[in-house]
Amino acid sequence: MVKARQDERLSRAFKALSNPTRLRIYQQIKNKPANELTDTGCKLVDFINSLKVGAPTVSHHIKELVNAGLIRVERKGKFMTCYLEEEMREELRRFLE
Amino acid sequence: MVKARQDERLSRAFKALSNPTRLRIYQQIKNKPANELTDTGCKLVDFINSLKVGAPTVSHHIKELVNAGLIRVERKGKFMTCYLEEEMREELRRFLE
DNA sequence: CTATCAGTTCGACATCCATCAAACTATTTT
DNA sequence: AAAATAGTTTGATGGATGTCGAACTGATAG
Repeated sequence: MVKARQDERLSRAFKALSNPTRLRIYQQIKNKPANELTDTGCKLVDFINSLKVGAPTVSHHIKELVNAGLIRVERKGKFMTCYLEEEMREELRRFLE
Repeated sequence: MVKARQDERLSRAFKALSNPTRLRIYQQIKNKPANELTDTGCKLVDFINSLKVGAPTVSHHIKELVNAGLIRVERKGKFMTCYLEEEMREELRRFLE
């Protein structure tokens, strides 16, 4: 059954967004996309410095968002940079239609 | 801060959708809206009979969906009938844009 | 090469969550 | 009124989750 697998994917994505801290992280990545030239964008270290939780917790949350297929992370020189997975965002949007 | 309260609302809604059984329930309510005339629509008893979890669990899940602002429930004669809260659906959809 | 900075892994702990059985309430049918 | 149906409440239990401190790895800067 294909439907069940999609439900599985969707509920895992929703679960990832169900934690306030993770929702914040996702929101920031969505609103401030990484840009190679201007060196703006979401670096993991910024989350560690701005959020009220420690580095291990941020690391854990980021992994959850990645596992849920909501974001992807790449090393850019010294820093880990976060990118939005547009496909999953689309899938969630479609579900709410 | 108004933003924080919206985050709160959003993450609670996402949490409600993070459980596969609850996602199923929400999905069915969304796809088969209640219709007074034809007596179709989502009755709570149908969930109890079709899902693989017991009545107390269904009752609990329905309450979670209501508390999250995703659906509303009304007694229609013998049965409890579930209705989608369109505003919340819109709010979630907007978040994903 | 050593110290520092960015990030991860591990182990522990407290809290939350999904589920059930049992007992209950409320409505409807007979 | 008694029996049946629809649904809720309560209490218990096993498992998942969020957070931390400590120790670790890997890259960069001095």
